[in-house]
Amino acid sequence: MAGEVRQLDERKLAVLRAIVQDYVGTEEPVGSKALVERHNLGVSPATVRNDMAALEEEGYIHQPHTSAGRIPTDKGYRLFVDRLAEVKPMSAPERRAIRHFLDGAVDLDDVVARTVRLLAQLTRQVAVVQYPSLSRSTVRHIELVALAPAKVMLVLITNTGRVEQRMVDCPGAVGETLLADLRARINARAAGQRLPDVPGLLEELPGLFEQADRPAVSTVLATLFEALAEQNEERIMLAGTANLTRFGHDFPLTIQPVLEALEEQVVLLRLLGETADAGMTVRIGREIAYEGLNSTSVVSVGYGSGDESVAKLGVIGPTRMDYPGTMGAVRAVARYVGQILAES
Amino acid sequence: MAGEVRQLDERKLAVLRAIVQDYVGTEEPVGSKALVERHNLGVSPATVRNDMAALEEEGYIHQPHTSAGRIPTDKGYRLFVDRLAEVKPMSAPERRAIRHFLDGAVDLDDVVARTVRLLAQLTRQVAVVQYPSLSRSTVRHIELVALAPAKVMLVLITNTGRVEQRMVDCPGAVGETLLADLRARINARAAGQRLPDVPGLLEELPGLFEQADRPAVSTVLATLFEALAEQNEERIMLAGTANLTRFGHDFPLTIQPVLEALEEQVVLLRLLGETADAGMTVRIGREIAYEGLNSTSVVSVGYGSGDESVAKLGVIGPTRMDYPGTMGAVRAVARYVGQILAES
DNA sequence: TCTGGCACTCGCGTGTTCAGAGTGCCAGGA
DNA sequence: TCCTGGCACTCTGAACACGCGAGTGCCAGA
Repeated sequence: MAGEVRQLDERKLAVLRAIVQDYVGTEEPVGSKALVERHNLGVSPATVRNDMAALEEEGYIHQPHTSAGRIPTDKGYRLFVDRLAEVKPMSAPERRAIRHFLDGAVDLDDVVARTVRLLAQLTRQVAVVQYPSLSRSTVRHIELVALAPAKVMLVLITNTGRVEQRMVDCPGAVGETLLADLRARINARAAGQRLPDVPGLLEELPGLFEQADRPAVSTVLATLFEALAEQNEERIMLAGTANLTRFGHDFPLTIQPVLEALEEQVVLLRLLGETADAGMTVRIGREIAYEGLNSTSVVSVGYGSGDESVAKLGVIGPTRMDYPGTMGAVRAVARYVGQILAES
Repeated sequence: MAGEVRQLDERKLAVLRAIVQDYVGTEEPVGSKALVERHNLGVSPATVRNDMAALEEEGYIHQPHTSAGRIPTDKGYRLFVDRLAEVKPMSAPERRAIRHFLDGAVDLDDVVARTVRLLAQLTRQVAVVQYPSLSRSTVRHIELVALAPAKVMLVLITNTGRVEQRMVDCPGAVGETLLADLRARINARAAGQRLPDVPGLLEELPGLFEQADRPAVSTVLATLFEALAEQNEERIMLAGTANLTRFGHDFPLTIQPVLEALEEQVVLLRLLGETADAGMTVRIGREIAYEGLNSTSVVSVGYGSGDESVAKLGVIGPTRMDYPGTMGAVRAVARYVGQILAES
């Protein structure tokens, strides 16, 4: 890879950068003449043409038809993102607006809802936010409520503010004192622990109860473990689908598979799941495993309350997107959501 | 209105019905010749042409340009829905499939999620389902959990399976016994009652506690009332936006305002809110108050566990939709969701 | 009141032309 | 060795003309 890049001198890279910038702005293939006019490259169109030919040779750009301008390829965008672009930081007023908008949230649902709308609005693209995942959070409290003699409701509250509830049908009636005892013992052991660790800590619990109560205790615990383990319950929230209409001119063809992908929570979860744990991840065009999104790019990043990321968020847009700006918005929003979560 | 209709004899109505049916099928303006070929109207094209001229005069159909076929107007669809079409019942296998698909749901979220996807798939349009509203439900149980000395979590469980939780910051510490007492008293009065009635029933409660405890009790109750009253918290779920791509050929223009409308929960809630309490509601084109949806039709109906409707669901599609089929699907799904909710 | 016939209109698809943008290549100059 | 201006070539897209076919409205006759 270094070898390939070495073949491109500074000016060729500048030309590529200029092509990406112009194309992102105009949505039209960019020619050599227009390039030297808009950017002061200090050379003539003919020279630029030679550079373009080299860039095309290497697969960084390509022309739709002979005698049309050039368009960056996925590989070209990749080089641009990796070596030619810098994340564009948000301006102070923008940061203030983000902060202010997110501060108004009243609960976790609201935080996520506001975040996703904000991100969609800032980037003018489709935004995706994953709810803080259960597996990374810790138990704040576990509550048991008797709804009927043999029916117990289990409520699991995490440090991220997430609440899960489950109905438990017990084999036989469960007394109020037993329930209180069980509740106390569970919380004593589980509170503050990470969710995946909890089952291990509660293993010996049934043995501490009287023989007659053990089936009920086991049933409750089984349901709790199920709730703890349920990775599938991962939820995400979407916003900005209307921005898809700005995608391109060849409409239905491009937009339909994208809309379909967006409806598949599984696809989106996997997409976000592939985000690197640290730092921002940018996937471009065919780098994305899911076929329906092959003409899009995804910018995603983890966010969390504190150091550790508990979930991911990101933006989906056309490969021809403003990468520096989008990355700046994604990073800023992720940071502020993290702060909000840490505070609450 | 009866006067207008009287001017149209049986055959003209049959022609209108045929036009609607053909246009819905082909998406192309339908001419007199094609009409007599596909439907055995028993008359010649020339006669049909005269009828069409009359129908156009009355505003039920219209031609995009001279020498093109006719297209139904909103008024034409209205007449079709009101007097010419019958709800097409689902077939037995379809009903079985609906039943089976919905039966797999594990909690309320899942019921709603499955319902909305099912509806989108059946109608191949955009489906909207409102969560069972708080205002029509009754209290199943109210739970209070001490998370910290002065921090209480309030959990409200309704008969529709919906769970709302709120954090309460009390002025001063709240003892476990006080909490248990309060919990018992609240539930004794509120359980089984309709949500809007609950505040009235709990009004005198603070007076029953000792002077020192009253601030805490009042704070908890205030939060509870807030949760009960929170109509804004009405949630809805969407599916099938990808089906919008089948809307028409004049793409971005049509689809963008619709996508925008679909992102506005407020708009959708108002849309569903306007559904009549009993029976199905069909709104066509410009009959819809919201401008962005003026080129769509909405078929909606209430559903509920038992006799009373607790929420609404519906389908949004092009005015050129298969009304009988859509209405059949909407009705069937609403019925089965109601059954599922009643069972759980 | 319905029908067949006829002249008319108009949109759409096809074919052609033309201008403009952009390229590749080459020879000359720093 | 690298850059530059010039030139011939290619190709797209817009504009225009044209003919076909679908569909209409109207009228006279059954």
